[in-house]
Amino acid sequence: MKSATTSGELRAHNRVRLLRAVHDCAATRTRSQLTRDLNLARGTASVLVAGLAEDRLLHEEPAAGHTRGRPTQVPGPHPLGPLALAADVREDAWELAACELGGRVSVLEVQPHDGTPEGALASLGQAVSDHLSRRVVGLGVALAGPVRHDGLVDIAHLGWRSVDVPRLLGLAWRPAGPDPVLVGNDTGLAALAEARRGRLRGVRMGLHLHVDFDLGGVLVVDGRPLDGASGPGAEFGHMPLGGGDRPCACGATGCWGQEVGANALLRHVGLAHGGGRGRAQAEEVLAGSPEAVEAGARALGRGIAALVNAHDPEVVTLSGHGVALLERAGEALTDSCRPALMAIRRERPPRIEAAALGWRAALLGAMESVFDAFLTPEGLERWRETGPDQGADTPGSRNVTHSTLKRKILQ
Amino acid sequence: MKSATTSGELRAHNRVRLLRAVHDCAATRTRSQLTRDLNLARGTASVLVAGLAEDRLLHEEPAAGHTRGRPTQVPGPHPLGPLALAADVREDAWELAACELGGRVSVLEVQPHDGTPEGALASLGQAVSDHLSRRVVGLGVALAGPVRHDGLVDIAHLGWRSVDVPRLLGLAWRPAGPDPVLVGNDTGLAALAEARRGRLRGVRMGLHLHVDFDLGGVLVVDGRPLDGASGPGAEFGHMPLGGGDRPCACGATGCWGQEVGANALLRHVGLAHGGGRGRAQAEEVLAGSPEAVEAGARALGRGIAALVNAHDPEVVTLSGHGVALLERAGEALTDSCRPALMAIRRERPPRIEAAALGWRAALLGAMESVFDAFLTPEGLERWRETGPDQGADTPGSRNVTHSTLKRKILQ
DNA sequence: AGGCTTTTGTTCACGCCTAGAGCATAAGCT
DNA sequence: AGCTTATGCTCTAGGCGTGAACAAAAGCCT
Repeated sequence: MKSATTSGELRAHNRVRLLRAVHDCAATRTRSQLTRDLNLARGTASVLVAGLAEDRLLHEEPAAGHTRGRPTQVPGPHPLGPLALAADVREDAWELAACELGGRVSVLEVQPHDGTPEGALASLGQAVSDHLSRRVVGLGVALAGPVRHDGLVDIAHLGWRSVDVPRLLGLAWRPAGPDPVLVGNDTGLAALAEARRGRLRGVRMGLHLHVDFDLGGVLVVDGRPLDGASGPGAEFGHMPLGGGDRPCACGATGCWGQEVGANALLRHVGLAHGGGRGRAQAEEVLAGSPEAVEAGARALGRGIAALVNAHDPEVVTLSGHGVALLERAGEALTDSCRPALMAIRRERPPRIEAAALGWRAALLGAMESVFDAFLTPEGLERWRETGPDQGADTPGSRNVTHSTLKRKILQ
Repeated sequence: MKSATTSGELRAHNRVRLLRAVHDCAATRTRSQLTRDLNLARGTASVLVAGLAEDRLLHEEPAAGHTRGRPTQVPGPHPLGPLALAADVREDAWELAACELGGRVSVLEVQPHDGTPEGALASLGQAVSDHLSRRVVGLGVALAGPVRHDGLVDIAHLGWRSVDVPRLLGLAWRPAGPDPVLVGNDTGLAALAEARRGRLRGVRMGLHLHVDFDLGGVLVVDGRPLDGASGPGAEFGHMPLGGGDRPCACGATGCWGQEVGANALLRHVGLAHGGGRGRAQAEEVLAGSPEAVEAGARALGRGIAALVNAHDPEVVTLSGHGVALLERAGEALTDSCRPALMAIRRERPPRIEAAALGWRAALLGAMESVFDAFLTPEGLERWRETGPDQGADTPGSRNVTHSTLKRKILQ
């Protein structure tokens, strides 16, 4: 979080803090609790809440079940407040949802697609257009592949090469400010959601592993998944930690993900694998082939040990098929993990747990990424300018900040 | 950096920003440049500098070589300003230095030791005591092993087990505030120094690898080496990335560091290794045995590829013997690195470079860690209280903040 | 039912902070 | 010597959070 240096930025900063607190607690805390949480004076909180309510960002409702004293209110999302659109594009279908401040999600549409970039993204783009309104402050898209900062995506096992996601979505949507379409890797976004509303909440250093066809993994540091230089990381699956030496579609050999995901399960029982097909069969293997499951769990454990040695996380969370591996072969997992740990890590090894949010995590993470961009002094300022009323859409008035406005008037 | 939320904290915050800027530029920038860098009004800068000068934190000297206009001054360390002590404890000797704001280092003492915790730390503690004064705001100690947050250190190959460094130093030094003795891993501290004054300056995601007897490695994110949950990380050397399967003193097997450091070089030519002995011989091997060097470089390259796949750093910096490996077998290094990269990483692979600060980096990092703790609102407030004058050492007056003082007066 | 207690919201005077304008200063340049 | 340029200093204006006093709205007690 960037910090204020002038008294003017102070106010903006505290507006963000308050809104962030409301969002992070899912609009469950009362105004007086928030005032204490943020170490504000009651008067300051009054002014802040009033201002945010006037800007259609917050709306207070009476709090239920108080015991004594003057009743307090619970600030929550404004009925005309900002909305984040979030999409999860999986190998065979996509899902689109709208989320308000506080994180309440309403699913808008779910549609299967043919696995091609055009097939998947054109229909999604259309659905997004249908739901655009002045209230929408951004779109977050979760994808099962590495995403570069410029929005280009590669999904090796689907044959996506340098796919320009924002372009293929074909949105004619140009609000003020930076690009409102945020594309992210599903594992990284799932980790973000876990960090905000799941098992990694409050964890300073965590490791999140998502097992699907492939294996994705990422460090979560201070509540944020670690990005690489050119884009979100989440590529632990492509380190040689599984003990194998198979060539991987990524171009390297011996990738950990080759030994752990659904593709590995299918391969282990001699079924066809790759290309994002076979989800149902993979689940049969999970349920019916203990050997394949154990092999996957052991490879998972070995790799976890290596990552724990290097990064010393407090918690390791598993999502996707990782949950099943942990439940059905947890002992094999820990048995292969332990001996590969450094002695000093063995004394207090990290907990290995199922993630809290399940398969919905990537979608929630996409939502969080939109609000992360919005809940900043700049984001709130844009919101203020964009819609003082329903119809004040004077072109050219958008990129004018309050201070420039004042300067103009004074001249 | 924590951010201000009240107008009072604003001033403290800006004092820190200004001091930090002076420190980070090594006291080379003029006041007017700093004013622009930090986006301050000239008047604000005036007040800040005057205040800091009065608190014996800054001292202005005329700037050399200006062209036109009123001459400006260069704020630098105050002659009676804070000092950071920094020590680098290596396998066979330690070095103690004093550093002023801006980073100027003067070496105070260098002494060989016998490699035992007591032998190394008692003599160092004595030397530190000899140089303590009211100006000293902290001691940073760099050590060649994993350090837990509680100060306990293990150095497997020297036989150090849960060594309580602060206790063995035996300092009777209790200034106000949190523990003034900061113990850190040498690789992590070297990475910190590179991030502040070396090749990792301004890099958002970097990877620093330090090759000594063992191999240490750590990610540098936004100018800070990544810590683990229980202490500084820097343990990439204990991931199974080198391709071997030897048992390691750490308790695991196949550790990367087994294939890369001085110990690996010695082993490769059939010499005794381990225990922190054989530095001279290792350098002979480096100079005279291209085969051993190439083997080390190849193992280094393989591991770098795995880490680049996972973390996508902008730069990889090498220090210690890593520099020699790069210079003498750079081709072997990159040849073994490239094929192990994911295809998408091959397009724009990170630069692999020698670190800028050489063997001095750990000591500089220890210094930076002390100033990181000092250059905070709390650190500066303590400094203000500790020495309004040379002799105002009233016991009990230490933990009284200005606001409590004021409150007391008003009652 | 009426008064008391408890907790919270509101208002306002106050102190602190930075911005910015105007003026003073100290050089280089013509 | 006078002009230009860049910087430092001083002072006023405006914004912000604090904290105390007061008002409000409930539950609790007699």
